[in-house]
Amino acid sequence: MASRSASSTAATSDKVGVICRALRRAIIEQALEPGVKLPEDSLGERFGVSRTIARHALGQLAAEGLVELRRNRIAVVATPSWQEARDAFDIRIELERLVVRQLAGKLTKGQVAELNAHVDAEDRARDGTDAVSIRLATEFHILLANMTSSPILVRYVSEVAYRCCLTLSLYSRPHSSECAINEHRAIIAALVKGDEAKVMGLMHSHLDSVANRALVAPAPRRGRDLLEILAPYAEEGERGRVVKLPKVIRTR
Amino acid sequence: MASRSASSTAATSDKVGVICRALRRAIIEQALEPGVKLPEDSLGERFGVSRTIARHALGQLAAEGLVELRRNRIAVVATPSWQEARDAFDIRIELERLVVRQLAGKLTKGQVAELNAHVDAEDRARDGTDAVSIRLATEFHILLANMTSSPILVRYVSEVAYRCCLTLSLYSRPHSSECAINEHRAIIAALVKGDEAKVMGLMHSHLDSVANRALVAPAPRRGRDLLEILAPYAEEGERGRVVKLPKVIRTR
DNA sequence: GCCCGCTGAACTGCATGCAATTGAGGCGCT
DNA sequence: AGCGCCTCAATTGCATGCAGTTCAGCGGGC
Repeated sequence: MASRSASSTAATSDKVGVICRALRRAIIEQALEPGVKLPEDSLGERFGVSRTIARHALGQLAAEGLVELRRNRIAVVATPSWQEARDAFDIRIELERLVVRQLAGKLTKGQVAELNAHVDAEDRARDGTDAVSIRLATEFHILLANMTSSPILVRYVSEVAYRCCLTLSLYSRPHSSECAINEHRAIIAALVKGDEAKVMGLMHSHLDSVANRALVAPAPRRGRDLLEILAPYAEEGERGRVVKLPKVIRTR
Repeated sequence: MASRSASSTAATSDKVGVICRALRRAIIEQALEPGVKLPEDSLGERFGVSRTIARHALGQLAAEGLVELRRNRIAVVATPSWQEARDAFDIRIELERLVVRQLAGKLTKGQVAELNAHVDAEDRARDGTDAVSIRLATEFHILLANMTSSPILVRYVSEVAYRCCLTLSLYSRPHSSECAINEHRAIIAALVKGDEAKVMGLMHSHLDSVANRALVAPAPRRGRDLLEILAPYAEEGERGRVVKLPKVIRTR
């Protein structure tokens, strides 16, 4: 797999990265729900690349825990167990405490503005779908991690945050994540003030309450058509020839 | 990349996993030093597989941060910067505190025996090469992580520990890691006693001192022949046909 | 003698082809 | 009708081939 530079799947114009990002986003927005099948050729066709590339992308996502790969079987969107979800949140708490510890009192004006703008966007998205709210909330944390400019930390926080996000789509009841916005604002304020202990505590309880609100009970899911689902995710750089979508495959 | 089940590169008999494990071990034992080139075909030939598979393995290792992949360029063993090394240790400290917190007072007799046996092995390896000592020390921490039976935690701890290990080969002076053995024993003792706070503190200072002992100054490295270096790492399951080693390629 | 541009071998990026595996539907048996 | 076997289409595992990129080494100009 391949060809994303060391840290996250970043370098534009490598096709593996494009597919990874598209699928990642589709997964965390719950367009692709846990258990949905991801056949290599359908993916390849959808993105206008060969199976080889689709395969690389799936491998990458499997390494991140978003996709499950079993030998000789069709890849599926991962279905983390309740325990794994809990573990992921525990790890996330520690990592994000590290993030805010490094950031406390060190944010530039521009960074603060960026964070505020993001939270404003979260606010505006309240009217929209649940999935978008969840994605934005997750991205707030990733934005924060990015400001540490520690590539390793960024990668781990992103990964575990995406995993948690996936989890939410499995176990949380609808509309349970809205109140988090105020907590985000409080974290920004504490970061600006520079009180390390305070902000670490805030982050800890924020994530803890998200986890507790979320991890309640599983719910069954309906199947949908893969190619159709992916439609809004295929652009990303406008590679022009995102080809036909030929046969329609009922997945799952 | 592919075909290792969700967590670490595990399932035996998938060729990608075999290569990953071999390279990982070669890297952390410093047989493959940072900067050494890893051409896909040489790897493939060495392990008796096609470039495709070698490529998958490299991708996997790149995702773990052990290998650097630049588009259209030969992959090389990663050369983490001093700052990245420091970051990796910071993350590692938090993660391993989580490990011992979960483990304190919960180890079975069998697990304690296993840990003691491992430390004994570390002791015996004192006479051997530096590289083996470092590998064993790293594996102690991974062994510990495994006992949490949290796949996610295991994966992250392993990854970051390997990274730190790689770092040591770049920045540490020789024979700086020996005294860690006693600290390992102390950690086991505290885990058995079940004092969470104590063992978290021990682990913290242990890793902190390893980091501080280690991160001193870079040193230049000599080049060696890739195929020759890999010889001792090629077995792993005895796939019989690990083929010829035809042309000899000076790497680096 | 030194620097720069050129050329070809080495290598990667990607697609495709073939063999092996899987599992879903159909058929017969009870 | 219900149950199990068998067959075949769908799909993965892997190797190989071709095109494009990189780089090392060489030759010419200054």
